[in-house]
Amino acid sequence: MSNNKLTKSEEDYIKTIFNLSEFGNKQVSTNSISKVLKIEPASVTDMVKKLSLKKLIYHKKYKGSQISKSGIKVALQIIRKHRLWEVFLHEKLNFKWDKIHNIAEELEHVSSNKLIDKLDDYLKYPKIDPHGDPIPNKLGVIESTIKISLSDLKIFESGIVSRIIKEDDHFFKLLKKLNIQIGTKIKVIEKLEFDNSLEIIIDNKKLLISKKIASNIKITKI
Amino acid sequence: MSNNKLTKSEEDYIKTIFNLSEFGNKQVSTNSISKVLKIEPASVTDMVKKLSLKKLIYHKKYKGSQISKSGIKVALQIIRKHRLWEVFLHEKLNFKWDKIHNIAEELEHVSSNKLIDKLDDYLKYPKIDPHGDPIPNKLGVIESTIKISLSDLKIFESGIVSRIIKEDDHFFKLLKKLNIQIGTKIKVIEKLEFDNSLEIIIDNKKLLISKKIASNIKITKI
DNA sequence: TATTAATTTTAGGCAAACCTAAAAATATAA
DNA sequence: TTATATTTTTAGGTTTGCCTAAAATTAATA
Ligand SMILES: [Mn+2]
Ligand SMILES: [Mn+2]
Ligand SMILES: [Mn+2]
Ligand SMILES: [Mn+2]
Repeated sequence: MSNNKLTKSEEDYIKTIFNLSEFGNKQVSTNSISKVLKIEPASVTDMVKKLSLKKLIYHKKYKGSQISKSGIKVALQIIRKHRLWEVFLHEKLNFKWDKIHNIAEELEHVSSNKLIDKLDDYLKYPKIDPHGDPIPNKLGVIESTIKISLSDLKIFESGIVSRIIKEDDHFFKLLKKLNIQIGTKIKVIEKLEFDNSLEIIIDNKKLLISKKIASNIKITKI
Repeated sequence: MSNNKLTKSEEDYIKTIFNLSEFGNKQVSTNSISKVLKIEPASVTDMVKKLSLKKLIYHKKYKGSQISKSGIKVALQIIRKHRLWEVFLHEKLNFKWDKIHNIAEELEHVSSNKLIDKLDDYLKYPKIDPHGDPIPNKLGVIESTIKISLSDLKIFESGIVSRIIKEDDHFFKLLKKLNIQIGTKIKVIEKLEFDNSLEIIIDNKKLLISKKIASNIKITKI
């Protein structure tokens, strides 16, 4: 369809619109894009018109933007690049979890497709990035797994930690102390009525975590 | 000195001016920059003025541009990034020799210094890139080795191949057939008067190469 | 429902990085 | 040394991606 290479800005917009749209289903407001990208609404309107001309989104005045089929395709490729670079930064260069996003935000715009395929190969085709987010394959296909909040897990159910919501140093340190990280297996054995704290098991050890902590951890049921 | 981050364009200009200046000594003409970057001379004049305001070069109207101390500093860091990425592309991702330059041309502009230092560490502090060009260290210091053309080597002198001048597929294939690549040790045993062909030894095997071939190979004397 | 508030768009502008055409300066050749 | 050619700069213009201020539209509230 669209043959012209996109600019860094256009790519960031498309990625943002895709992320806000919940897999292309929802209309995305000008204001919400503005907030994520920290660009004034008036400028967002400009860009949204341009992307609309390129058929990457549909935009109805005053009504919002909806990402198109080809827009989704583009977005998934950028997300693929972003997450593969994150894996590289984390696993090969030993960057900490919370330092990789901004660098990947730049690397994702390096244009060579050959590069990203070779990187994928080099990293042995990882399925998730260091934050637990799934990595689309070359064709843009995401192996879908349903994630729910740890706090929504029922008694005696188990899951694998796959996403940390709150990205902040204090919280990361707390999780480290509790031995919780992406990939950790957790089983819920009790929910306290008193304050909704959860009693869980990690590595055969019982521990108690507050509802607030639990609600900031997403898991994949097993 | 200058604290503002440079744009991709500014970085490419600085790098080009440095490369054309023979380590900062020569004045660089507007036209020569124009030719390397494939940007019209009028545009080069614009940029040269801007870089001059930022004290990265000195520019005298109609006389040419000379890179400044701080300009050299900047240039060496970009070159460091470029060459380290080339090593990564070649050694880790198995890109062929002649495919890495254009990709590195983009990667060199990713801004994180932490990233490049970690990459350097990951690659075990390489001293030369896949083309045989030296890689400046974190401080911008280049370990200098004198390179001469293979055709200038005298009889019974030896050297290590450290640079291929002509970058073209035919020539690369020819070199491969001759078992010549960066790092190959070569000894000259005869220079034919007839056409200046060289008789050389590689891996204890004698072979004959034309002057034209020899003059496209740079070596470090040993 | 009428006002007020919030959202979105239009209008006009600006900086970066390029362009073409023409003028000015310098270099080369007759 | 004058005429011609080459190089470089100036002048004016375009596109991209942003901005502010004000107008238009839609949503919320009294
Ligand atoms: Mn980005
Ligand atoms: Mn991520
Ligand atoms: Mn470059
Ligand atoms: Mn190189």
